[in-house]
Amino acid sequence: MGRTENTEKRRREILAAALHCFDAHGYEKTTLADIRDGARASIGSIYHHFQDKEQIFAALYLEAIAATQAFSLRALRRADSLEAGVRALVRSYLRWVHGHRELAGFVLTMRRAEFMQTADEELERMNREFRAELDTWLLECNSRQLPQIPPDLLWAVLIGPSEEFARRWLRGKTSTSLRRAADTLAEAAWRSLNGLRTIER
Amino acid sequence: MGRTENTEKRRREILAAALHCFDAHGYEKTTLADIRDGARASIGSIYHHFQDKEQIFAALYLEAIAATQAFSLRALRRADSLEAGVRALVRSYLRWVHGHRELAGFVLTMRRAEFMQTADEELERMNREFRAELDTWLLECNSRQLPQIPPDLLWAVLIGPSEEFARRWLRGKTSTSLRRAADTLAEAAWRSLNGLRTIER
DNA sequence: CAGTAATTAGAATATTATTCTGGAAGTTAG
DNA sequence: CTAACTTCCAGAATAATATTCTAATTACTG
Repeated sequence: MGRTENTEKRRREILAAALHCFDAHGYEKTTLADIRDGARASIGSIYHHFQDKEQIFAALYLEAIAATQAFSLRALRRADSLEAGVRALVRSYLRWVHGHRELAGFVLTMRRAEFMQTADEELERMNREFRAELDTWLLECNSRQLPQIPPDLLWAVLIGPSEEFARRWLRGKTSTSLRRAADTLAEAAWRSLNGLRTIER
Repeated sequence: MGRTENTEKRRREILAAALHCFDAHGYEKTTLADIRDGARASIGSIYHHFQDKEQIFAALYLEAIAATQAFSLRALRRADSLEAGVRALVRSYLRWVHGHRELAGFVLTMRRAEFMQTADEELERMNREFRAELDTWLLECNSRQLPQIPPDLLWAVLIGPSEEFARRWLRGKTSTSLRRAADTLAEAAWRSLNGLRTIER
């Protein structure tokens, strides 16, 4: 095994251990010793791969955001109408949450990345790009009625409820199953959009 | 001035200083020295009033949640129909965010309270109570068509988009003003609810 | 006023993140 | 193959910061 694969492997081990700890006890309460033990690494090794504890966090956070965005865009692109896209978006988001609980819980409860200079810039870039893609899709999807709504509001309306619900679901604090919730949330998302003022084209 | 007022005053000073620091730099980066300086207190004094740094956080968090919930319920009770209630809820939430940016930003970005045993129990109690009130209101409001939706989903659908938008707005990352957003968000909330299956009564 | 409990201050301690130093392991040039 | 070199790893030393402790001060109580 070459060096690059090995180093990447070690990096992943550290990230995985960190994610697990963060998810279980939160950022504050996980010590570097915890991460070291979880990854069977050493302090030196951790600091060789990451600048500091915060950078470990940032790496995970950005990775999680990238994953949801990629997932979302894929769902949209497969759809062939505005309505199908909206419904697919909500469903695929919830499916992602279901399949990646730790990462999802992590990104939903720990918004601290916003306080990190470096991560924030990268995050902003990713968001900008994502919103642009979202906009492009909207324009290209074969709907004659486009909702008259800026992208940031659009995103909030479409995904906000699912995020809020997922946050509670992940902590086992909901009575409704994710699957049943998906029906309602997809329907609600479509309705809320559908009701808004539109532009003919 | 009696002792009780004084002690309460000092407690508030510490909380205010902590809130300010947390909001500006996040929980991690604010040191107790920062809080001490901001509150013109001493370490000893802080530890006399609060068990530890986390309890300061918890106190603020619970306070913020209580405030939004009280605010929301007041808005609902003033309304005389389902539609009016839903719209008032969204608007009053955004008004609260507008008027209490630090507290709102704090509670929206720092969900770490979920990792704190003590706060979590209290939080759960508050949420349960709040959802019950929400349910009561729904039943009592003079609408013949009740949406068929469990309370946790209902809440997510109604307020999720506003929270998501507010998070970005508070960081100055939105192009839309809060005021204009309120129109759209209120409309969207109502539409999404309105579209769902209902129960006659 | 004497006595008591609450409050404050800041030094001492403990915990944990980060840095540093030395060496092992892999890589490349000759 | 080996010397020079670079990356990677380990754990001790250090630094930053939360927490505890001790003593002093302040407000109340009888």
